[in-house]
Amino acid sequence: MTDAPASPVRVRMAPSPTGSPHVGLVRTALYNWAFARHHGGTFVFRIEDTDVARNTQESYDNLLDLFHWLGLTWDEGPEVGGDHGPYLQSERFGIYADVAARLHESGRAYHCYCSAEELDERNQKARSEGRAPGYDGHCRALTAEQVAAYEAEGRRPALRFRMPGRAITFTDLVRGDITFQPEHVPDYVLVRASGDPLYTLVNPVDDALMEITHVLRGEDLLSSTPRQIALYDALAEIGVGNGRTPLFGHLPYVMGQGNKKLSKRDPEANALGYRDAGFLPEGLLNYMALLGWAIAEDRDVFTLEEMVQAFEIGRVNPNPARFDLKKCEAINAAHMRLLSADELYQRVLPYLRRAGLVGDEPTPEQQALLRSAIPLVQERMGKLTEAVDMLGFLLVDEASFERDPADAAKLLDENGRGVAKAAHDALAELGTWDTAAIDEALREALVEGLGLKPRNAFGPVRVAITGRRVSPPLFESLELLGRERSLARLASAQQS
RNA sequence: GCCCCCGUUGUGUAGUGGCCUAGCACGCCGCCCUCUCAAGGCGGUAGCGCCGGUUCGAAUCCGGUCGGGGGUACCA
Repeated sequence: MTDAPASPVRVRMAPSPTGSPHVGLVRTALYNWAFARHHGGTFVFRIEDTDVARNTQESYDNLLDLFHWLGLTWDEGPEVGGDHGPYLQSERFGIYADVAARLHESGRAYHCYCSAEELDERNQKARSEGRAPGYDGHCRALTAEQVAAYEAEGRRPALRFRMPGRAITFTDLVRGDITFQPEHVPDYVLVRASGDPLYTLVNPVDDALMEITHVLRGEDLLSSTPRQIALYDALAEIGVGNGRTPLFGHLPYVMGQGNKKLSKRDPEANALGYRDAGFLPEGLLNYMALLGWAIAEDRDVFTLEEMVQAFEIGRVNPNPARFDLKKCEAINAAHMRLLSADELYQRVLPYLRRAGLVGDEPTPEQQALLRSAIPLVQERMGKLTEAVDMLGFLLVDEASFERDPADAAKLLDENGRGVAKAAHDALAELGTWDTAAIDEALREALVEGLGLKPRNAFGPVRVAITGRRVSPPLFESLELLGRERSLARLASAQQS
């Protein structure tokens, strides 16, 4: 299938502000965004907040936070406005009521007085008799008398859409032609008896009014597509929207371990959790892109710009993909290494602040230390949060310097303390305090002097100085820490 | 039950009838490098769900089957 839409592309993401944003949303948003950018189209952000009971302000704020962090910018929607607003469904109830009334008037939808119990009973019966379940058309052609009788009983009608009695075929952008027979897509409710419009009405109406040309969404919505296509026809008839039905593409699920959908309760499902865990937005996005799409057969690290350039919806793989945290971290680590030292410095700061290692504005000394230290740790970090453990020893004041208890117990035993003393004594006399001189002095004192293997010689010194068994290169660390603090730590290590 | 979707190593994918004794990446294992950990280099592990058919030739086309998922709501 070709991938060059004739008309200007307009796509959207339309999350509900309930709970915390799911990583699946990130992938869906990314594909929509990349598709729009690839075709020079418009990316619309709409908030589906019709479920008043479940919406929260916090969820809404999280949604905006998430997309700001990811850098997936939208052309129309909250904060930026646009010609097709409002972009919050909660501000569009008047529109839905109007459309519902016109659908009713036109006969494309009808009042249904069936109660939940009656529906349920008839459904069970149909099923047990081997007939297709679903609404049986009971209220399709009520007489005025029947309506009056129901009204007299005090029943309030729901508004139900009248499906056309014909097969519906559409070409899914990722799955090809799909056909549904009419007996499998029964009439369905658009507006509750209470007057609340449902997703089934609201979502297509907004897509029509916002002139969405391509709907890229999760595969869970695949089987509701025929009824939406039928609704689109009806909307066109009554003059809602521009009369053009969008093209649909159903994206594969993002699964968790095993073969289960990543549930909302699963910590790995929380999109904002990746920011807190120290992932780079470009790293997360790169990984998410890989869940169903490949830029080339022998490459999987790329920039957003490269993705925009290469993205084709027709090349999306329909298989559900398992989310693999290890691979996600590996891709993120690759992006960490791609950053300039200055960029990495900027990215790491918020995490150091959060850990209390620097204040709002690092001191000039801290800045200098970090600028020098970051190149040493860049290729050792997979996530920004790792800077806290890697660089903390340089930033804390001596009074609050602490060693990892397990590492200290293991490497600063009696032997280790002896090594620390030897290192202290050798370094105390050192003339020039730089990496090369430190390297030479320590090798001479510990490797040659004490006859230790390098790894046994430097291990205790490393824990004494950095507090941990894993750290930036030792000699450079000593140079950065400075003579005074280094000697103090080697001295204190002997007492530990 | 019925409808729809999906099925390549542990994971993500490449593959659209011969370039496939199936490529790449992550993972895992081993080796090299090495002051730790990484990074880097080298090597290894493991896959076309199954059965038929079409064809000189099938991961690729067709049929069936099995397995997984979704839907079957006055949820989205």
